Amino acid sequence: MTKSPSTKPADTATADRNPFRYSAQLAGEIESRWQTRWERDRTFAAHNPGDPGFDATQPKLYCLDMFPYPSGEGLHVGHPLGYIATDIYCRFRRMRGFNVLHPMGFDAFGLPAEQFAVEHGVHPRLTTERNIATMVRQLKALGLSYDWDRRVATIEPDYYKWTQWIFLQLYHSWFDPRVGKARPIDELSRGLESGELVVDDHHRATPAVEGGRVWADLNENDRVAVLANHRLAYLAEVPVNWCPALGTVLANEEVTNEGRSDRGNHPVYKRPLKQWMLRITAYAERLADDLDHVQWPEPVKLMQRNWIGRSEGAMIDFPIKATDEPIRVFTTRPDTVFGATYMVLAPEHPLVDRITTDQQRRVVTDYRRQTQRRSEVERMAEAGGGEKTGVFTGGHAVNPATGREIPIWIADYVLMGYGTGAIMAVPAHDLRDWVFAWRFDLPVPTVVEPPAGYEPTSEEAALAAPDKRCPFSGWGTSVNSANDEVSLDGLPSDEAKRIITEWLESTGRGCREVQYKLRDWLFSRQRYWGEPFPMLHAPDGRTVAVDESELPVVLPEMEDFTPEASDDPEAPPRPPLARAPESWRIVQRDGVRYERELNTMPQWAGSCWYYLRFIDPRNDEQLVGHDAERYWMAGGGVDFYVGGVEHAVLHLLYARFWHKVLYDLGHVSTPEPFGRLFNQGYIQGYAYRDARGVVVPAAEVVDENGSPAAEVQDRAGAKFFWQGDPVTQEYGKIGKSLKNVVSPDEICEEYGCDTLRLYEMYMGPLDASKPWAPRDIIGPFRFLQRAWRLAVDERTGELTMRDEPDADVERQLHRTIAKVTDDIERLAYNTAIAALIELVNAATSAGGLTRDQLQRFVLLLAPFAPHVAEELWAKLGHQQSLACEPWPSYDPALVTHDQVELPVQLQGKVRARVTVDADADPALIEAAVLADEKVKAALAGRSVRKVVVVPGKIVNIVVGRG
RNA sequence: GCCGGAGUGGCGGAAUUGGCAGACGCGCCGGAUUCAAAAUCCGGUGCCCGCAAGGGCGUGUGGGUUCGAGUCCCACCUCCGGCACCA
Repeated sequence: MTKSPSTKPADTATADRNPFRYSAQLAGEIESRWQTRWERDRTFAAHNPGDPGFDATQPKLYCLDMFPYPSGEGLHVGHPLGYIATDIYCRFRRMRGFNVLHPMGFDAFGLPAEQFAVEHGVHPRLTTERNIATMVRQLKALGLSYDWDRRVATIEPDYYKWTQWIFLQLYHSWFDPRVGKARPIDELSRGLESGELVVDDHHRATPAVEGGRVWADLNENDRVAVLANHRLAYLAEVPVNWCPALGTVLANEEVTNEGRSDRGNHPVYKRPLKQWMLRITAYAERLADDLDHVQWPEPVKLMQRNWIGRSEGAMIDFPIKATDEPIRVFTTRPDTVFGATYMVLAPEHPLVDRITTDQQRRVVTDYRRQTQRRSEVERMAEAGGGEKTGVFTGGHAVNPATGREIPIWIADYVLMGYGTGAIMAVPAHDLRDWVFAWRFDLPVPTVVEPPAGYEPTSEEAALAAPDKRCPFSGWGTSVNSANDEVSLDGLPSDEAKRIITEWLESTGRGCREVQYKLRDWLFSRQRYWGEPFPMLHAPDGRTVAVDESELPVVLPEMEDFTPEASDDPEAPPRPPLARAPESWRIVQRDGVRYERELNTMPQWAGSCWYYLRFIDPRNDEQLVGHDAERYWMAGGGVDFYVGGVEHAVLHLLYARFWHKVLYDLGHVSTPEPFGRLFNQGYIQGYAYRDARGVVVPAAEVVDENGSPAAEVQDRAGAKFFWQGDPVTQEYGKIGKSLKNVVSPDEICEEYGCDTLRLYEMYMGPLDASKPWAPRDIIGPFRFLQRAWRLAVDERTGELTMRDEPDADVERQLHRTIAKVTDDIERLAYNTAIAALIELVNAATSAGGLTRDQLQRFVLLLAPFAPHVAEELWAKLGHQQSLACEPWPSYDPALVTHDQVELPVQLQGKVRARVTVDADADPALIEAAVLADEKVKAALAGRSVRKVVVVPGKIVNIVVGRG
């Protein structure tokens, strides 16, 4: 790592010779001394119920950071932003008498270590463990008050044993719609055996109805298929995102909008593959509904709701001539069914073959082939009002409302993955159908009249037809919508929707339906560096689970873990574990030769439940002990969870899903894992790209004069170069991907970590993104110097204290205690620190503090700059750490002033000030104001029409004209 | 396109409930100290006019509500984030 050039003040701060002065050197000594003591004394160890030292009378706080991936770059200054924030909160709560659980660990499986291993031939375990060691050292150097005894890493067999165990629970469970909960799969078999449940044509269990098949009639294969169809973890041949360059499949969440891999930006293709899936869709409703009960940022809740994508509407069956089977469609606007003049199937829809007439067969086949070839990128590029393509199948269906025959088309604007992969097209009231209908000359009857005075939206107006007609996709009043049995004419859309749905249901033509955008979670990866699945495959194709007693299934040692990359989108994946030793791969059992599952779990697996393991990290009997879990998760889960907003829909959704399954099965006591969530902002910085658009290391970029880019102050018009070539500047989140990482190590070395802690918290509001401005770090450093000098005589190193308190300083101390206490609770650390600075400045001017005042100040400072606070606390004669010292209190009477100066406004402009008693009543204030010389002068004889007095705030005089 | 979030001095930001806009810090200017420099300390610092007293303007833009608007309402502009043919 290249060290950035030191700024001038830091050089001299380091070189300070006075041993009693708060220099970087002294800060370093103090910090390592206290870090060593905290570790030796286990100052921050949390005690579980039943442990010696556990105090049941204290309230608890479970405060959690999103654990980091141990990257080769180590920590950058963006990581500690959240960590310092939670640390301050935890230290504060300990002083307020809370039993605090504050753990840290590592999310250590994942692609970067594997890719590094492939490139450099080092086992990912070695690089990962080395990276963990570096990050632990860096975290400890920041003085974060973690209970390090509880450290976990997802790659440890003791840990992933339980990740595998949870997978087995998913495999052995199904979602019982009758109770809306996960239940053991045995209950399903029992329900089927007893006849309470029967099996339908799609191998699905339903409550006993006519025509269902009973369990006794099924052969072994069918029974296995029925159970597989309900398990929360199941194998399925599904169209997946296959990335040949990475040699693996990716989750939807890992594919960019451009249809490329999130990591590495390689092309991704859709292809069918047999993969492990998790039935997260079963929980769509609960995942959406339970967001109402968590204290999370609204934007994150909204992102999850959008991701889950609930829509209410109806399923409608359109009979077709060619087969007995109707085409089923989902629509959110059943009230527009009278306007459905054609149907569209996704090109991949299974009914296409049976509907297509001989005459149309060639064009249909051509179109389907063409669609298949076109990448997601191309399909996306045409999205949103762009050109629509499609062909007529030659087949017809009957509109169940009008009874008229309508043509069936195929088009790639209908997606197989949502709804039923088929739509009824209502061109007058759907923008996509409108574009398609005009292109292919299909009828466009109006069945909804917009409200009076309706102006088309810009989007609707942009699609105006040659005759100036516009589509209307809003809610209005139904027209031309009646048959012999039902009429919607004159009804508002919402009512029409209800009436038509009732009619559809009563006539067996359709039913009410809720659809979700959320898809089941693709859970297999063709990688080495992940958790092996505890699953075995028999030669006859059957899949069996490894017994719980045989966990963990340990990842085998291998030399070559290269994924088989290829340029051929059709090449079948061969995961690295296919090359594992046969002793691992093959399991003999009861004379059957099983092969282990060769895929591994995705990186999200380990992070789905780590917050539970922290509660009881060394338990080898259970995932987490029941009493400890009940104690720490009480009150709705983790009390305070802090991390970046980038996990809004991935980690946070997956973890909620697993938690709900564990809750249903009785392993945890709360329906949600994280009661309160907070997203810290990003630290941003400049980054640079070369002519090809490739990011270059920011630390090596220079300006025209050859000075490092980081030191350039005036950036308007500045030109930058990397290795002699011009580069362009941009501004973004600091991190590995923009190669503009700044390490906290250098800041700690130049100023001490107490300064870094203060600086990062002082930069601005915790949830805002803000620029890394190394120039500003000197400010908090100077503050600590002044604070130190306030307490310590720099000539002798002895404490300096006055005997009698200054009355004004005492009042300000009370106000500061009040403000800092309140600000910490609100996470407004920047203003809390500003108040501490003001206090130090005022106390310095007033000639110092008494011993008692100094003690209270040190306690206030402790959560923010714990090392220097501990040092001063020890100098004040205390033997014990201040970590659990009671937080100082304040006297409300001393927080307010006896007299207040009120600004006096004339027509909204401040013209004078009057000083009155704080509790003076408005009439008295008004008299005092009107008697004031300056007010009289400013009035200049004009008449006073009204005087607004806001006691304690302001006086505003409204004058008459002239 | 849709859905969120945000725009305040040279810079980071403060103003918690409609009540003195710019707390606090950086930077800059001046002074003390010093052989000199750094560090440190003291004072000043929104912009414009003025020697000053004082005056005018000022929270992205334009309107509105109010005794009073950074804060509330309407319209728009810019930037950041999420989603994107989801029927």
